[in-house]
Amino acid sequence: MNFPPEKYSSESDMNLVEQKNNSQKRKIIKHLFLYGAMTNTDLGRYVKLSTPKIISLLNELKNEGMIEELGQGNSSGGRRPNLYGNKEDAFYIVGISINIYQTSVAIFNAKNQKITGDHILPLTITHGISIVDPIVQFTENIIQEKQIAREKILGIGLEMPGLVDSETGINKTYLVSNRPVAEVFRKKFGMEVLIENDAKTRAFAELRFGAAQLKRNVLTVHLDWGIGLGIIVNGKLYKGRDGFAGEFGHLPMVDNGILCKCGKTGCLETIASGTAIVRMAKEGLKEKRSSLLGKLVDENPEKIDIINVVRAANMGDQFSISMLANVGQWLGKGMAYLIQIFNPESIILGGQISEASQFILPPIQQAIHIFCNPELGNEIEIKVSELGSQAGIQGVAALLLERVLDKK
Amino acid sequence: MNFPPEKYSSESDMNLVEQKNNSQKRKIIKHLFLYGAMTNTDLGRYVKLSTPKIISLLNELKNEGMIEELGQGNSSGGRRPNLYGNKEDAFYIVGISINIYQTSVAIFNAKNQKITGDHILPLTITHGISIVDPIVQFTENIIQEKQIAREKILGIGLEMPGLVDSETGINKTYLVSNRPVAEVFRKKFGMEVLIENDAKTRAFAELRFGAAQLKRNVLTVHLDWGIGLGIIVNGKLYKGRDGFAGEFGHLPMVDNGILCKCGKTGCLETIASGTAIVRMAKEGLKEKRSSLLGKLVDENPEKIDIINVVRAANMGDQFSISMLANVGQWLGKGMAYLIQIFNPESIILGGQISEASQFILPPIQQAIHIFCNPELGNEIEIKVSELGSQAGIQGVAALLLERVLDKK
DNA sequence: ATATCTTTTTAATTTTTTAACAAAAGTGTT
DNA sequence: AACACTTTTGTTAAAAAATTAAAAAGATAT
Repeated sequence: MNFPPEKYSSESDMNLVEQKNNSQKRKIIKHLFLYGAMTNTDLGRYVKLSTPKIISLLNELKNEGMIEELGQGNSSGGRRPNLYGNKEDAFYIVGISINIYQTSVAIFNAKNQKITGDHILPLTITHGISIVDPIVQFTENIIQEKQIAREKILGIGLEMPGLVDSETGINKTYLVSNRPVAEVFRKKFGMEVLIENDAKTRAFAELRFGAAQLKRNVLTVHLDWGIGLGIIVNGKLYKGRDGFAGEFGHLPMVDNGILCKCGKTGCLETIASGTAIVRMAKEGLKEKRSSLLGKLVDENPEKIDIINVVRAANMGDQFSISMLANVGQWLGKGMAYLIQIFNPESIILGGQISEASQFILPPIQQAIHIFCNPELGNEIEIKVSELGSQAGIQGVAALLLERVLDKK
Repeated sequence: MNFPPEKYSSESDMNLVEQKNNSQKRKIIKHLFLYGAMTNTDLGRYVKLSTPKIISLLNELKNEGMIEELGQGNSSGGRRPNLYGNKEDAFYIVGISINIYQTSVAIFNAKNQKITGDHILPLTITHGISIVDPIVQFTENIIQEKQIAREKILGIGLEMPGLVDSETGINKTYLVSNRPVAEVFRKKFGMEVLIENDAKTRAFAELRFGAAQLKRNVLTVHLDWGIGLGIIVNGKLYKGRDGFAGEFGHLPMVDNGILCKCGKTGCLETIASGTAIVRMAKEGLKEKRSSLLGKLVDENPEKIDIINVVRAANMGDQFSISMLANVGQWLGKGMAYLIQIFNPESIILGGQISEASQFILPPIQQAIHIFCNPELGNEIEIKVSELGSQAGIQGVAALLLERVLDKK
């Protein structure tokens, strides 16, 4: 049990110096996790300490089995520096992604390498708190299979849709019960559990590993069944008072619009989300407005999902393309709001729909030009995410790491 | 010239210890400026140093003439602590507020006390760069009158409306010239000049001296001729990539709406700002829809301004009250957008129109209930600013102080 | 092979903290 | 009201820690 998270956790009976040392060690481990092997000098730039001090910390960490020397780096004409990196088995993090219709689990080692294959459990989130036990069982099996010592697991990061307050561990939308869902998981797993909203974990993944890496003010829009907004301001993930910031999909966009699942009418989500596309596609199919899309789903409207529409569009289906263009226009108008409010460096578009970026980006750009002040709208960079479907799970794992390691 | 800003400025030929010392001294001065007299222990909590070290820094600052002992504070049963505070004449900051129709100047001492009366110069900002010389002259006269040594002036903070980039010192909307307007002022004054957008300086004033003091996520809405939004996230003022964040007044709210001065149509500002109120009031006056408002302006529509309308409303004028209610509804819808995006702790309403808060707050609340997710909208606190008209000038002065003192 | 450039190591110096003690002021008991 | 007790602050000296500076070691270029 005398493992880093415990050992380096802030204890009140520590003196100032010990606290500082441990905080610096945690910083080093975090840095090596996120950015890989580094030299003493690189780390010095980051933790602002003199060479002798860093070397002494690195030696302590080496003796504790946390890090190892990894040969020598390059020099531009001088002695070659030693490289230090986390030891693969120094610790592990478990990432769990609960989506509407399935749950994925992955385990990462101390080098931020995913050491598991694809583990997917089909489960419907609307079934509520009853899906907790299967998820725990599924995860425990993977941990056992990989023969990872429990005390080497830093904790479990869990991303899910809905109004998630990571401080209290409550999800107000899904998996609602009389106790905070994070606590339910914590009890069952017997270890640290962090829950976070999926749009935010993906934004965090972009910030640490993706297109937002060197930027300070970036928005990420995740398009799947709903519309998720991730906000990065001043180089940090923004969550708001309760963690509910980013309810972009429920901005009222249309007067007397369609009823949204949130109870209001005319939300952006009713006209520019995966749900909206499927609704429009079903209507179109009934009216026989597309033969290609119909074929893809065997003429069964219930089989329509975002991927079918994206595929049909990519195959040249006019009806699907026009639906995507329509979604793009509305989304672009919404983005114009965001750009004027945030003046971000870029907006990163993610989710299944982004595979149709050729159809959706032009109308977005057009709407931005129409609705945005040119000083703000002309310079904005709209990109498609390069992180794959694992972004969320990677993000929530990193988020957990930072939460554990940033304590105090 | 060996005055604090110079003396404590980060010089590359300083060693680490000296740099750290100076940075800590700057922190102390900043803290004493913002929060007044403090004890050694209070400061220790803030700069995280041991008592002997802080005492030694305080003694150095005392010898340098920056701070002084101010007798003793209270104790809950023990030796009474020494109080330390900035010396009034340690340094001065000049604050200038350029509004649409007038410019105000004030000087603050090192205790953040305003040492000048009300100095107001009627000047129209749309006259462009030609107003710079009169402003400089006006300010220099006040400095001379107060007999303040130039080298004791930390710098000049300048707030103004428009798209202001405080990094480059450029205002894209007003006072446009071939050189950054901040540089023009800097040259003429021969000292540090910071320019910032007025909505942001007011938000900063709320953060440091007003209702946002102990909060982390707050929005401020300033209502005068336009609508200004100030954004405080994670306890910091947010500015966006170019400093243009917060263009709330130009969100497109109405399809086929009135032409806005920004070139687009249907902006929030066309229906919910001082400009909009005056336009509506003029139309109403022509149609003889209000006798009270007419009397207040001697039946001359050109004399209508926000204050007249607010006064008429407070005197019971139905027409003025209904205009304010209308503005409140639109503003409330706009705020619903902001609340869903930011999930803030509170929204602080400022500007002349807030004197009519009894007429404008209820429709705002109503609109929030209609357009906002109840989880976000029900708990939001909408307050009227308690800082007076000097908030902006105080804010920009504090902003300049922090910019100078936070360097490195 | 020599000069140059970098990183690492070592030792000396400086800085900061810890901890013990002294001083000052309030609290409570007799 | 005098006295001891407690609490908090301030001072000092010893101990610990971190930095600086100098030297050594390792690598590259001329």
